[in-house]
Amino acid sequence: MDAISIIPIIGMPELPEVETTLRGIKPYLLGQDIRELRVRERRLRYPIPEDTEKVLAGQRIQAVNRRGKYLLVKLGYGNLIIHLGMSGSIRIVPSTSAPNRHDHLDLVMAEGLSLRYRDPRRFGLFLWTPDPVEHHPLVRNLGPEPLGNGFNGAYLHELSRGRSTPVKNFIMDSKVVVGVGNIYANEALFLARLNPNLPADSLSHPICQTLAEAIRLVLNAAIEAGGTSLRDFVREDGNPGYFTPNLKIYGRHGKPCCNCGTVILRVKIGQRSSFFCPKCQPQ
DNA sequence: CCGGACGCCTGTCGGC
DNA sequence: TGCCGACAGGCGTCCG
Repeated sequence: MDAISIIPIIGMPELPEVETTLRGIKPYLLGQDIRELRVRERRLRYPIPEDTEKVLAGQRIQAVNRRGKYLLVKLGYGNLIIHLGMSGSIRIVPSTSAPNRHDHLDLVMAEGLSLRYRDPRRFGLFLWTPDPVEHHPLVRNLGPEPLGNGFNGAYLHELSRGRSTPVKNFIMDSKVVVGVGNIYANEALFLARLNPNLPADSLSHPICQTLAEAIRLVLNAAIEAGGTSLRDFVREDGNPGYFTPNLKIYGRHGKPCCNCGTVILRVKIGQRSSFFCPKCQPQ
């Protein structure tokens, strides 16, 4: 593996960004032996336990996967659970490169590259567990993958019966479906032409089908955009670049709707900024 | 069980 | 220029 192949991975972590990160780091991790874990800041969402270094040293990485917004690294003994929180990012860097202020840990591999974890706000997590990862409380109760088989209109319709919560909160609930954060919730609802405040149980079966399809479409488009831009972010300085996904509604309050020209509104729903076109997404 | 509020952190931006 | 509040893409936890 040559030193040029440093890939700064972007970290605007909703599902597409985590998926992009996964695809970027996987080739560099699979089959690698961990030389050591260097922790500079233990205080993430949960403090990194003191014995983590000892447990990880000498282990071989057997698989790297994603579940919702969690990255799961399967080791010879146990698993690593990694979450990027609000501001986390992961890059593969030469083990000799100097960390920046918020680069909280390096997973140093035997062949000269390290996985470097950065997270200014420290809402993310990096935890080792001896158990099968699907047993871990953080992962155990997660809803289906939006891009997998268990997620469709019938599922959304059935689960939403008796739920008065706004549909936007509903689709951002990780017990309902994983990976839909604030940006893509807004985008999917715009695409489905649904007002974010509609009670979840007011949606008919066909509307739920439209919504499920919109969620899949928006996430797939973002993954493709991330995959494309990944090439553009190959740089040697290691600064994580940021690409802007094509957003039609998120952050566009005060601007004209791209469908009809009506001014886009912003409201708070569940303490999160929500954007919608009052004409395309009527109450 | 459900829905809503809160807090964990640092960084940035707009207004005065 | 500096200060101050608002806000930021997540999510576990607590309370009614």
